Amino acid sequence: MTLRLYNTLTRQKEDFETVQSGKVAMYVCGPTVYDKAHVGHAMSALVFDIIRRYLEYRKYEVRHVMNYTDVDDKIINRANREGVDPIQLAEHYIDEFKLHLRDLNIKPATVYPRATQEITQIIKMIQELGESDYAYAVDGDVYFRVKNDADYGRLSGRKPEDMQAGARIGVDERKENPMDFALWKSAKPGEPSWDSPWGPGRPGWHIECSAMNLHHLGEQIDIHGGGNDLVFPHHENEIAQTESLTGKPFARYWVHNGMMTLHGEKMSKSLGNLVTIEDFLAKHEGDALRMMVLNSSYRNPLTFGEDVVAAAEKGLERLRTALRPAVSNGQPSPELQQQIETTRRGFEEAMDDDFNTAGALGYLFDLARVVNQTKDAGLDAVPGQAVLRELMDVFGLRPERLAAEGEQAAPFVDLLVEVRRELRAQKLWALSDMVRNRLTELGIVLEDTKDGAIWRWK
RNA sequence: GGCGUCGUGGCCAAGUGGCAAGGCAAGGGUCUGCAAAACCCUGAUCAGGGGUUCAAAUCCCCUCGACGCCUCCA
Repeated sequence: MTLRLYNTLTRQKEDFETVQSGKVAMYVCGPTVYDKAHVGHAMSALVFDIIRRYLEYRKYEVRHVMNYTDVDDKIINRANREGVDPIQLAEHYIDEFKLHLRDLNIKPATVYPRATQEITQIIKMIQELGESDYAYAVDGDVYFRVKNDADYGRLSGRKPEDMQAGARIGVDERKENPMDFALWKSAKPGEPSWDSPWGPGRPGWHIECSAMNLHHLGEQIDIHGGGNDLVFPHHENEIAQTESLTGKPFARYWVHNGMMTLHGEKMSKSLGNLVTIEDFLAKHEGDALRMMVLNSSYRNPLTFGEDVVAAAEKGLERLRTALRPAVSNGQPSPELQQQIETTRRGFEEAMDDDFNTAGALGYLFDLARVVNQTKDAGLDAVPGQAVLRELMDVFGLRPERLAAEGEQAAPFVDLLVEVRRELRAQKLWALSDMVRNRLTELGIVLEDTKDGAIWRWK
């Protein structure tokens, strides 16, 4: 079976072939850290975490790079408004984002480069672009000369001629061409800056990603990812810079996730319609958001809403319930064995088709049902539970709710459950129910099964 | 205006030429001391119109509607 994925560059699904056999170099654009991150940012990180996990399931060795843009206009503006140091402001939000990644069960990237830590590489790259006439300096700023890049616009499917008409923002008069974009920006007094051949300044937004790619992954990478709002101009410009310099195709596959929407519109700061990751995680566990992502296709917009979150949580609970209890005292079940094969085949076929997680998830639910049937029949459900657990892990779903504070209460709960078992044996229903009700009030769900009572945190 | 995506049962959402997955919600039933969970049963002809085809949600055209990018943005 061949893995196929949709390439924004060609607008079609293509067979996945890596530069180096068995290895994947993947670069994903991370956030600009000037404010709290919202669930849309989390969605993007989750999408590429799931892709990474599946590639690893398919035995690829993945080198995963995710950057932080830690110096730019927004960061500087915000820092000025709050009267703090821009670098420290960025540092703060990076720390916060890292905690979110952990809570969302996102596997750590191989490297987390930052613009401010790649200044040397960035300057070197701009110099080389200047030497080959792809860049020009004006008053301490350096711009990329778009007209010298013959196939500019390839990724986003637009022609420089078409775009001129649409240019609305006040054009910088010093640019040779309105399409040209900044590689290096001269610093105003008080702004963070680094010395360069063009005077003190800082890198433009696009060049940092080109430089970090070159530095950490090389001239040619396999997957370059990010939100589809980055297709133009960010990724277009990255291609222009990198390919103009190396003369080689930059990324083989450009993969873009759709936007998270709230009330029918893209979640974004400017519209004020956003839910921060912090707020989300205060009310829900990270896996709930992951379920929402899994239940849709990554290239389409994802609807956010409390009803959708609730449905995701219930579905997650269903998968987890099938995992417990694991009782292996029964006879093997041929039906389950068959379902296991169907599940694995279906799961891989779906995922091989441009990471169709929603389709693959359907097979997991099918397996869960057969596992439950097997349990009801008193047969051995463990083989099915093992596969379910394994594939949930490929999705990054935890087999049980993450331990919360106070979970060290477990031995005491066990004790109460044990006492209650005795009460039930003596048919003291009122007392027995009281124990269960009181535990429910404390956030513990207790269920009586054939094999005794099981409990879990709600 | 240019480029692009999308419109499937109450909600979320797969499927993209051959009798419409799955989850959530809802209703009925089984099991259970009760409850919960689980299991069983029940529902859509795929925005609208036209065309191609033996056959279309799936291909082509038109209409309507929603959204994204074209400016910082995951």
